[in-house]
Amino acid sequence: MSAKYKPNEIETRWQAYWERERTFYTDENSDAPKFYMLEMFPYPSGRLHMGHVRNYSIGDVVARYKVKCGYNVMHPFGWDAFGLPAENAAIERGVHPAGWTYSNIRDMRGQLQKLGLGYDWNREIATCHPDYYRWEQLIFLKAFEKGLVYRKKALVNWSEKMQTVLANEQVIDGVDYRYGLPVIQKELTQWFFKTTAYAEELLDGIDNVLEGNWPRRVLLEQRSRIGKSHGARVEFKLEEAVDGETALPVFTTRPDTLWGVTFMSLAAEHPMALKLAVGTEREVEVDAFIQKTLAEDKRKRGSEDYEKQGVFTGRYCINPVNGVKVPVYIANFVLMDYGTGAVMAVPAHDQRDFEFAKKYDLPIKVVIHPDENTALDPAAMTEAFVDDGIMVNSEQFTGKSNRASIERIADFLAEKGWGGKTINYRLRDWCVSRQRYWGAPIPVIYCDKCDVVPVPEDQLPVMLPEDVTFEAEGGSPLAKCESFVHTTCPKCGGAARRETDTFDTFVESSWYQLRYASPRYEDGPVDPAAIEKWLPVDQYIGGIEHAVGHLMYSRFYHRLMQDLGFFPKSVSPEPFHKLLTQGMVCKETRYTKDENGNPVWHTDDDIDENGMSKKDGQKVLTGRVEKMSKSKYNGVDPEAIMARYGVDSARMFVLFAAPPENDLVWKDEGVDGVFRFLSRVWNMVQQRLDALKAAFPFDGNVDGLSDAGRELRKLTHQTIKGVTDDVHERFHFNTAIAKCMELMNVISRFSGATDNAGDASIQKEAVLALVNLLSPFAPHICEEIWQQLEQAGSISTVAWPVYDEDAAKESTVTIAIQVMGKMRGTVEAPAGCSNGEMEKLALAHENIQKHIEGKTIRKVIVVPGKLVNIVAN
RNA sequence: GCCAGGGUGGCGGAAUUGGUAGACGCAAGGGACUUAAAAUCCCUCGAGCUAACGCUUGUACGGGUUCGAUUCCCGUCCCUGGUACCA
Repeated sequence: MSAKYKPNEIETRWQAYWERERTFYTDENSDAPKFYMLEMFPYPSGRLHMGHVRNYSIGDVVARYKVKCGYNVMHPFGWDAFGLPAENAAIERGVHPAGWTYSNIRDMRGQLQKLGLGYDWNREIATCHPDYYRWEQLIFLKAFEKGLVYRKKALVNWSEKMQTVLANEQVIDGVDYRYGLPVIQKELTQWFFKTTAYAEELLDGIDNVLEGNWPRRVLLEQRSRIGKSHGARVEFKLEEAVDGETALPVFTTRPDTLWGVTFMSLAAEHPMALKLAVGTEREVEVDAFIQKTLAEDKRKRGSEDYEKQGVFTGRYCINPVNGVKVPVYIANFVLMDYGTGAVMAVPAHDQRDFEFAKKYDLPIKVVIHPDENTALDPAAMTEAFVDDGIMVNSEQFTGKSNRASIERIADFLAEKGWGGKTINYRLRDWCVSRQRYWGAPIPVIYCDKCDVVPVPEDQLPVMLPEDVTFEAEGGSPLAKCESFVHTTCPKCGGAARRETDTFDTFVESSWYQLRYASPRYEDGPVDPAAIEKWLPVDQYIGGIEHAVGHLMYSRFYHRLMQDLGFFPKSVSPEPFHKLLTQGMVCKETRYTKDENGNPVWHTDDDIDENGMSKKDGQKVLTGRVEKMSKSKYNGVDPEAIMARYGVDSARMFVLFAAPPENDLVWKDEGVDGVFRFLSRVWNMVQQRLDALKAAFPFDGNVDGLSDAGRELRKLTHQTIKGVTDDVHERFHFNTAIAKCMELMNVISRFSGATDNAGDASIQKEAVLALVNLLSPFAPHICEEIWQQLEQAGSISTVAWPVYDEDAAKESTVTIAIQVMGKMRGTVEAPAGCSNGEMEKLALAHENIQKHIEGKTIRKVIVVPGKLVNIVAN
């Protein structure tokens, strides 16, 4: 008996072969159409996990398929190498972040190469390298020149534990994403990118480019984050000017309720909030209320049961449409960062205003009735009427539909000079300052004389200093690094200080896809010619968790760089034309309970063969299926799986167990299954090796074939067609693999090849097709078999098989026969037989006759080649 | 609350345009080979009824459209995400 399937031996050999032959290195001189395949690059934590295996296996299948289809494929890889874990390692273990990061990169690169992934390693980048971040500094300075970057004092999410500012995405329910510890609001001067300047363009991109090519969910989330809403701006004049301000502008989507305004609400953060009360007898009370509101954390302010509270400022403003004087309140539910931070309150038609008015006994004035016959009584209302209806008490608009009047009222405001139509966005500018060491330094110098001075371009990069000290809770190591902080002002030459904040790491990941096109370019962040050639990314793959963070920032940054002239406008405004978001890798959790009833999580190794815990001797229970994580002890180490079953089985399993966008439930038995399948393919080839090698290519003459031979030929071509359909664009790798398994099942039962030359040729054709189709999923075993069968070249570069339309055709079809829509039998009919013949065959069927006996046939429905339904009663 | 996506055997999942529900795999059961086990190979496998041909029922639940519905429409329940005082 021939050699057993030993994956580890063949895998290392073929990985070396691909690297030696540069199989997956991009050929810049190729004339073939380009295909840019990209998966989201990882943070180099040092350990590969199953999520990586899944993400990169999916991408590798697509890349390999495109190579085989003749595309000039660019499939690069790199590292999102700045970030907090490196600093934590420095604090906890005394290793320098740079050393730690580069050694992690080395380890992970080794692990990835063991997965047999086809990357162009010549293009590898690490964002922590000065050759990368120097360009980021340049982009920042150019944006600063153009006014697309600015500095402002802002309330930011501050983590006491990490001593840094966090992005909104990094704060979940008031606690940080990493430690789950409280995040407070703190006022700091921060650098911002003007993302809001691109709100409309970001929406256009969704409509014109991404719609239909990105998952609907992601686009929906992006649209709602941008939060475009049409409305009106209305100027409410203050009764008397305060501190030079004469009016309070508001944003409203309901100008139709203007005549129902009975008071005004300002956010506690509103610049006029305290000023209105200064010098009046209400000052103390207002100040106390503002202090109290600001001190409360965001989570509490956002929670459902947060009580609506407010305080009267003592001032009034004038409703422009009717001259009515209304009191100005500070209210804790008004948000400063939406609209103007001031709200015209219409208690009759807004639920929040209604509750507030009830609490503080403010008037409620109805200006919309549900219809002509129904009038609302303010005193009897228990909640605001927020639906559409007929306007009342609204002067010239009385009696009109409120919905239809919204636009006309906005125009009316504009005519009178009281405001007008406006569009408001929820999107905020992007705060990129981080009080952290392991990031790209923000290239700015502060001089007492010259204020904010950008670092001159010829002095870039501003290098991260190496000689810094790390302490657990000591704040930014950069700020304490004297040699870094002290510098001279580029303008006046006097003593000056450097900015000690570094960029949010989302800045690096916003343009890495552009850098890959010319990774060693030295005259700018990107070579414009390379961008024109390679962008956009044709297929991007990554986790759904980046739906609004990374994917929004990159879309913004791409446009920013384009506007700054780094590459031409002829390039698509969107960096990623197609997006696939893959699901998480999950596994059952196993646990026992401690004395307090809290779960004690177990790994598989903590459980003995009787299902008892080795930790505490209790019976181990099975918990929910959850995302693999360190804390739940339900992770599976890819290295262990690769050592036990081989890379091909590990890859095949993650592709076969679920479609890519679904969550995947890890099952060791499932890996057994695909390993068994690959072994069967291997053993079949070994057993029939001589016959397969000796067989001639099929000459197209079907006359000499056995029936089984004909069937096998047909199935081979049907399989090529089916697998191609599944892999091409649809990414249904699970069904593609299932079809390969079906073909294999038929091949293994096929026995006619020994005494029939035609059958032998057909068998060879089937096996070669099977190996070719499987090669993107399980490349190593397929290379090995391809070579054993003495086929020319590497299967990785052999053209994807093409099916023969005629060969795939069925000669007979199975007709389903129904009576009154119920299945009553099937009949074999020649392919292409007429509706009349089908009907005849159906009526002749024994079981059908039984069912229509004594009944009148009313109608016969025939679906050609498929089904006959007899309507009889 | 609002928005989106789901709900199919013991399990993961198929069914691409309204046309044979459950492909493929896992688990389970039976058998062959073996002194035995493992491995391998073969068979069975939604539920109920039947000796069997078959019949009934079944894609969360209740209705509807249709010759025919996992697929389309209306209503209900449940799950999973996203979002939450957005004026």
